[in-house]
Amino acid sequence: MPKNRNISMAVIRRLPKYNRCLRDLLDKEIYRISSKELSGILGFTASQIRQDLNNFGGFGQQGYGYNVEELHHEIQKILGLTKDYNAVVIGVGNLGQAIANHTNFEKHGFKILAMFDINPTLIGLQIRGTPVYDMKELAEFINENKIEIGVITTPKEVAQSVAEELVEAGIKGIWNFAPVDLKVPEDVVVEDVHLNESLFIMSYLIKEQEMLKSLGDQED
Amino acid sequence: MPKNRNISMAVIRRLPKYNRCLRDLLDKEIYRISSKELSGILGFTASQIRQDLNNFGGFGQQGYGYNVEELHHEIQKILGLTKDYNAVVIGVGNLGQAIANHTNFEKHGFKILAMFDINPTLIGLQIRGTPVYDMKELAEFINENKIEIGVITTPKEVAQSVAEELVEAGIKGIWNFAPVDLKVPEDVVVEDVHLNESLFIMSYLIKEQEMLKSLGDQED
DNA sequence: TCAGAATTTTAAAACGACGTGACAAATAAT
DNA sequence: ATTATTTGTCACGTCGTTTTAAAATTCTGA
Repeated sequence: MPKNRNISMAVIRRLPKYNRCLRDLLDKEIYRISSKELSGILGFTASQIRQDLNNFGGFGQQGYGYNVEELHHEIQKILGLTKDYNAVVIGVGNLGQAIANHTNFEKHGFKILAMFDINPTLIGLQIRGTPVYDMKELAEFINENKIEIGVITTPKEVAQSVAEELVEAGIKGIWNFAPVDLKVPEDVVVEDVHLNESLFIMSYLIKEQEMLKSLGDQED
Repeated sequence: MPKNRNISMAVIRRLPKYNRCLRDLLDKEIYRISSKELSGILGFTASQIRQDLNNFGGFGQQGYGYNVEELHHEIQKILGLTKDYNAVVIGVGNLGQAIANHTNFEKHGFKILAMFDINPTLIGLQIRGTPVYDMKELAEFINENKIEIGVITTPKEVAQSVAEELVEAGIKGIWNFAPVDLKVPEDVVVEDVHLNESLFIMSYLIKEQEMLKSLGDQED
């Protein structure tokens, strides 16, 4: 029975980690686990794990721990992974194609039904089974095929206007790979994958590590 | 003059946003900005922006604000973007190819010199200018070409062993796209891009949004 | 089978990190 | 010279994590 009293984003961002960890455990045919053992695997404190899980209900049992199968199922439910999602990709560049062809997403219930672009040489093609349509057909396709998720892999210059088209067509979530902060109504979910930012942060951390190292050398 | 007293990760993750924002301002030929104006653009509070920037030095001037050009340059320095990085991609799948071909990274000083795989049909090919070599040559290539960054786009099963090879060869940072938590020595930087997790979080948020909406309908 | 010890979760309290608000000091504008 | 603007900084409040104490269950050995 979910308690569901305003879960913080910090907790939500850990849920997929729990999910993956539990699936790995099932693969290894481990059917019972304590927060302490999970802590060893995940690197979070046992206490945090217990508190995280307790946000959604008392899935554990004192003196026993957690039933892996049950907990995995619960987290799948919490994450909304027990249903399928239909998606489209906007922008048939390298990244767009890679995502459309990435079979892994389909395994988890995310089906990419079509790609859209404005480039006439691409429109009409099938890229490994996924058709490429004209942007003009986007709204109609979304409505007719119950598309819930739009993936934006366009150049940054057009990302906002694409987002607006998607919103207009009634999309529920936008998976945004363009390096811009999209402005959408608050009932539309945006999840950003900012590769540049990720790379820059790595750059910072490498630089910092170098500094630490050269400092250590001096002090020896 | 950087103060650099243990900057928190929360601050670091905002730095690329400042960087992008400032570049956009320069494009618009805006050379002066206050924290209040930045706040309007970025959505952070003016107070947070001032405090963030102050971690690294007093870049602003009272009564005036910040010089966009200077601030941009400072943040580039902080992020370590004033130098170039050599990188290799391990795993010539859809994603690996997309990243190797993504010209955007090169613009920011990240040069992908080669890709590596174990698939004999790929080895020896050039994929849009980037050569594909045998994994056996990885360590040698890293040493000879001063490679600092390794990008892992392999299947998850081999990601850890690839990481170990990279570490052994003296890599400084790993940009990891495989859905595993890599174990590396603490002087090696790992920056994860977990696409599955990002997608699952979106799934959660969509589900939650739907719940909110149906709740709202009832209460009307 | 039963009692006691060990394990482990739950819940609450303490602690710490982070973000916000307020104010003094400095500069710019008039 | 005076007023308006704006940063730098510190104090406070909020949010997130860790510690602690209590309760429930399992495990052990006779």
